[in-house]
Amino acid sequence: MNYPIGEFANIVGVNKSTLRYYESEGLLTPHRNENNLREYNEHDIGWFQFLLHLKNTGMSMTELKQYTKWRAMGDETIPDRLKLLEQRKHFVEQEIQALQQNLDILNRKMVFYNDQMKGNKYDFVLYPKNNIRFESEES
Amino acid sequence: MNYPIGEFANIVGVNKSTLRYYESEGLLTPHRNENNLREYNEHDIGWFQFLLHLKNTGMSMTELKQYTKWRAMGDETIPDRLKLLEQRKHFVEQEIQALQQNLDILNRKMVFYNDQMKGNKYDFVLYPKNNIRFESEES
DNA sequence: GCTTGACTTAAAGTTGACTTTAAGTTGTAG
DNA sequence: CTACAACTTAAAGTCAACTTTAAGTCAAGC
Repeated sequence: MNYPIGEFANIVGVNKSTLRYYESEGLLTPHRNENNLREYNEHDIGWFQFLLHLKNTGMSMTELKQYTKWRAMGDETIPDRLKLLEQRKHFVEQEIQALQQNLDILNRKMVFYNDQMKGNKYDFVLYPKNNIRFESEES
Repeated sequence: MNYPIGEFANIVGVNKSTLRYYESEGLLTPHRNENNLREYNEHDIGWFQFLLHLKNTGMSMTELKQYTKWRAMGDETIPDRLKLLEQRKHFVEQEIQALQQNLDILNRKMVFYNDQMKGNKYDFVLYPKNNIRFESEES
């Protein structure tokens, strides 16, 4: 089954221009039909979706190109590819941890705001105004 | 305690140019001394570090500016700020989930490569070559 | 009193990852 | 046969978030 660029773009969820750009960078190599039009197949779909996963772990264009080159060179480059993947794994794990820490800060700030609003909303305050404050604004 | 720009930059871990840029965007408003030099204090440190946390959840300059404006407007904007924070929280949670899914794909690929290397490395293979394959390359 | 180094500003330049444009070709529908 | 949509290419433009540059001021050390 072959797909022209527009259909392929829909399937994988990216812009046609982006596909041409990626091809110009060597990440994709669709066949051409007798009129020089691109033809993508199931294999291209699989490969491209894997590329997108790599990209979504934060891999740069440069690393994606390197991976693609290694792939084209065959199985002897599997250790290289593995190393790059391990690196990425480590990177993503760090990133997740950092995000969660930043989320904690947001959560604390939200609790602070909620307390403050409660304090303003009711006539009977839960703790005396101008007394104990668990946090000063934005510190 | 007051800090000149270089010291402040070291404390919060960003470039002096970046601090000037942030100031030009209204995110920071340090005092000036008698020679028009910037002077940062503990309050600036707290605020800026909170800004960095927001930034590290993926907030754009535009949103940071909005938040800063609200803060300058006083407590009546707390509900607005809360809403923005909730939005961010949701966004970060989604992002973490997406990262973890991409990580899963990487892990599967790594298992695949490891199996393939085992198959090549030893004379006695663990499962017959050209027989069961759990995954075909990059699909 | 002059050099040095840290600061000041406004404006221009950089980076990565696209996106848009301009100019041309091709196959099909009316 | 001509208009039209969908493609082709190479090159220029865009965007956010800085970073660098150019030109100048200022206070301290020699």
